[in-house]
Amino acid sequence: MDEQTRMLASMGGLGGLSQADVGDPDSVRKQQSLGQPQQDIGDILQQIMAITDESLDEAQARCWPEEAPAQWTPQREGELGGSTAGCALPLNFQHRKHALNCHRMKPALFSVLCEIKEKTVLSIRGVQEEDPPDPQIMRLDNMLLAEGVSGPEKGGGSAAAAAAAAAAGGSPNDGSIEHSDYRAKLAQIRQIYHSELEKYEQACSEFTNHVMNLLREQSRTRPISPKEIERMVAIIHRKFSSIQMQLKQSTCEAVMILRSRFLDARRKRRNFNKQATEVLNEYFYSHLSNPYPSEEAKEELAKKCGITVSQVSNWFGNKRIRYKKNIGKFQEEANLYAVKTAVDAANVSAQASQANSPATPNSGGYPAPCYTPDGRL
DNA sequence: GACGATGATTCCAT
DNA sequence: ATGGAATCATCGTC
Repeated sequence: MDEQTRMLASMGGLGGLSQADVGDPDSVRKQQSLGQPQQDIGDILQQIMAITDESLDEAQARCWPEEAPAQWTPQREGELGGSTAGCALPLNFQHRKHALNCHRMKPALFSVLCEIKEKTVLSIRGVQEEDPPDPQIMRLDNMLLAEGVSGPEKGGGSAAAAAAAAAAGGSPNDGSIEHSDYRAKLAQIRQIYHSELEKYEQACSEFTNHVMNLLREQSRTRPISPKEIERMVAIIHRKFSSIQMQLKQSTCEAVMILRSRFLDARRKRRNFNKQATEVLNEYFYSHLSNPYPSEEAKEELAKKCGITVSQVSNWFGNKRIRYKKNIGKFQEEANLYAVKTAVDAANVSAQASQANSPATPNSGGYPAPCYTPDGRL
């Protein structure tokens, strides 16, 4: 066994190769038994040495003298992935490369080199491969999910939902923020977040594909194992996920700002319209003996006034306390509504008797006033 | 801008 | 959970 063969054997030993790992050892035996000179191995090693003297970068620099390898476009992929026949590589280089590629020993040698490389790389940086999910990114994800920015759209999250919220007039007492503006702004943030995320994902997959193609192409001329490609892809994904985290972070900040703005603005109010106030006052003064509307009555009043049940409760709470505090001040108002209710009742009664109907004066939903001008019932 | 009116919120008692 | 009372914050009018 000559020195080069021993070298090969020792490389196999170094890499801990099994026969299967080397590819097709039978073919090696066959070559030797067929009288192929062992010089073959010597030749191929010499060629490898020669070709590695000339770095790939140099070769590529000659291939694309104007462009840095980092500059890439999806269109470029075809060129990179395809044949390099168009490149003006020196004839000598191309010839040697071709000879190497076609050599019967190439697959076996590449396996050996890949194996060695794999072991070396793994021993250097194979430890922190499987990193656990980042707790910060999980926190951001949870928050975005809770706010309805990521995940399934809440209640349509659309203009329709915003309109519905606006129609309901909001219900600040139930703890949720049902403000149409808030909904609209949140939907806007949601839309921006998703479009940016989509862009990142697209760019990530394009870049990953490009790098994979590049590595596959390069694996013809230098030992690159599939594992190495996987590792590279993982690195790219890590880089992109850090960009994603920035996006998530800024989205969270935007939601926080929006929330605080609307929570501060919760106290902002509009006076109820005249018609709503009239309806509420009518009920109040006609039920002065017991101005505590039932849940059903509150719902009906809310519907009539175009406000929420909570607002009806607030209104009655305020009215009761203010009326009690200063009955004298509300005297005039009370009289006004007593007369108004009496007139309404009379009208209803007249209409009912005209129609020969058994309807009572209370058929409008509210009883006749039981208030007397001296403020007593 | 002052001021009263008014809707909303908070705290407490029941 | 509901209502009373105090208070806050804004609106509307002058």
